[in-house]
Amino acid sequence: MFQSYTIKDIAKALNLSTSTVSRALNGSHEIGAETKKLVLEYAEKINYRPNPIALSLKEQKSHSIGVVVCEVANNYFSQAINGIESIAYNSGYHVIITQTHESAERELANVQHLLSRQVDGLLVSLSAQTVNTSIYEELHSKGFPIVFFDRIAHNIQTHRIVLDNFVAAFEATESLINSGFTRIAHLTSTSNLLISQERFKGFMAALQKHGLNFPPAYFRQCNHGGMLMTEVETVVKELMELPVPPDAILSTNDRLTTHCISILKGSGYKIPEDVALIGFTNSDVAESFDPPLTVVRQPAFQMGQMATELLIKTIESKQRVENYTTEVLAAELICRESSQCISPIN
Amino acid sequence: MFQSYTIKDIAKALNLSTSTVSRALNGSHEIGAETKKLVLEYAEKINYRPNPIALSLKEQKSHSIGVVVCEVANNYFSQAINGIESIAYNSGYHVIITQTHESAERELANVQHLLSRQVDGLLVSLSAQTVNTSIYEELHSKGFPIVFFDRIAHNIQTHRIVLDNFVAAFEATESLINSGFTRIAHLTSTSNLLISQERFKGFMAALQKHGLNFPPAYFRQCNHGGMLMTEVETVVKELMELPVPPDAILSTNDRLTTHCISILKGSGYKIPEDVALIGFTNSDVAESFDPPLTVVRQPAFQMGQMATELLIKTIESKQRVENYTTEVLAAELICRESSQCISPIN
DNA sequence: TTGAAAGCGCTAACAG
DNA sequence: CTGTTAGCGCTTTCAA
Repeated sequence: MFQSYTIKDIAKALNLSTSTVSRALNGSHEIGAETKKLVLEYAEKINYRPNPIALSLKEQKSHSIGVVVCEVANNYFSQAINGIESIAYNSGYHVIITQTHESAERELANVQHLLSRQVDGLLVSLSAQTVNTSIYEELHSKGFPIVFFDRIAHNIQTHRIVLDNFVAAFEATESLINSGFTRIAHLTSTSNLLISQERFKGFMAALQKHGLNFPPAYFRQCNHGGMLMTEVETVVKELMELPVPPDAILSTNDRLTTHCISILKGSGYKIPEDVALIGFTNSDVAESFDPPLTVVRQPAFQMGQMATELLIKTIESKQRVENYTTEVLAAELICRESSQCISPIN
Repeated sequence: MFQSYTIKDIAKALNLSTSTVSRALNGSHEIGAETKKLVLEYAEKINYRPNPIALSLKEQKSHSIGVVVCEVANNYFSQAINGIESIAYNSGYHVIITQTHESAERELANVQHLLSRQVDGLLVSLSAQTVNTSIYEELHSKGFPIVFFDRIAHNIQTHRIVLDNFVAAFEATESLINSGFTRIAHLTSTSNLLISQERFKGFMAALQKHGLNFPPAYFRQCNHGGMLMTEVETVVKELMELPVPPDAILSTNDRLTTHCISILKGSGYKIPEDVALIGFTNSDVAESFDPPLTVVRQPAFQMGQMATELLIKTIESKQRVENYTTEVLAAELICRESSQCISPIN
């Protein structure tokens, strides 16, 4: 089925040995200029393409990298994948994407699948339900290249690309405070995720700086990271039906944010009059929302690119990489009406 | 790096030949029950996994399928990819995704890349700029498995999964007409795409049925399929500055739709008072838009699944497939305020 | 029922 | 500078 030429075909046609052809093709120096030219021209003529599978078998590497994310259909991740691919393809790697759907179980299955596919490295963003990261620890300790991005494992010392979650949440919260909101609720995913913890810390720091009170009831988690609409609905409604409901909400992930606005409106709350909203999301259409949504936007594309660059560098480094970097990127706070921003950046 | 066991290890440990082990593992009949059990148990114990690369080399197939779409960060495609993966993984294939960014050139490069990666088949949705489909013709004529979905090549007889674009556009248009709109503009991508042509036909049929006039100036194309915000902006503004501007717009793809609403609002037009809008889009948040957007939504996930099922069936069929099917799926019209729907389905 | 050996496409050590 | 050969992990004749 759709056969292509092999090195053997060239050898036969040119009356050479396969090794000579191989050398010519690989620009070896121990080869006659004549022969080399001959081979190269012929290869060009028949449009020879080396068989990557044979190469993989030989080199013991697949030239592919595995990606573990919760969902492709998530603005942040689809943009990140865009960045991942842009680098990977230029470096001759291909990308195998797997989705956890926020399940730890599926995450493990995906990693195992990717390993059995002999990926040369892993780009991972943990699922919201993942608590046990021993598979990564084990792999990492064996020297297998892994780069975490966004949702990193705090206990594994490898390359990481993260948002400055603390500052992002701090600034978003402070912007709410500056707009006059004082009863700010915090809507988040599971606290398994380090990003959730950091965002919460940044949030609290802003409240503290401004001497604001934070009733425990204003802290609400969705264990499915927003994948379950009903879960978000319960949480948001309970929040708004509190004796003293919040006058603003900071929502810390994509799904949560989009569900939150839809639920609030569906329940008849006016935004920002009844309750203001700032959300972490990479949606391209937040501007078209009713009201236009103030968002914390991550440099997803760039994060994907950086993660991939680091991963490929690790894969290709001859000696084992020992000094790992943690790149911290800044989020962008885009002020719009949903939070009555004082000084609209955008 | 991260070595796993091979058949040879098992053979050595059990004092058997590799071929015996191979047979045991593959449940061959020409093998002693004792030996078989021994091998199986040992393989289980050491958690043996066959090397898929070696298998690929042997079988001359990679167990991977190539996907060609314009963008991952597009609601329709990210949902379709979701469907693709769900089937592919269950069938032991992995998925390599490539993006054309609506460029014919990149599309060709991607296809070639995928072929050099020895994918066993291709799942493709043409780029908006693709006119020359000879690469697919050639592959198809050689018996290489290809399934088109959504944006199909009209001249290539293979499996296809498409929306009933005519009916979808017809119904959307008729819904506008029923709401009292009479000057309806048609905003579309390049006419290279068959889906664009079909959608336009459906649109025209509805106008005709109701005896409405269609001035040529109401037909506007964006050659970059909505990838260029500026292009959409020019087009939309020109449309609205016509001596007799349209009172409604039907937008026929995802990007176009989301840009359109943002541009209209940015230019101060009220929707639907100044101009109504119905758009093809698979956005999950159309409901949260201002105003809530009436959309034509495609069964993206399902289309991805069906396409993948057909592709895998084609790949695995012993004899060459000759009778190709074209599956036609219905879109869902979700009525909301942007078009003042008479009978809201949703 | 089992083993030996060839071969998938390619590279690389070793000879010459 | 070029050819021979072995080997990557696995399947599959062919012999035994």
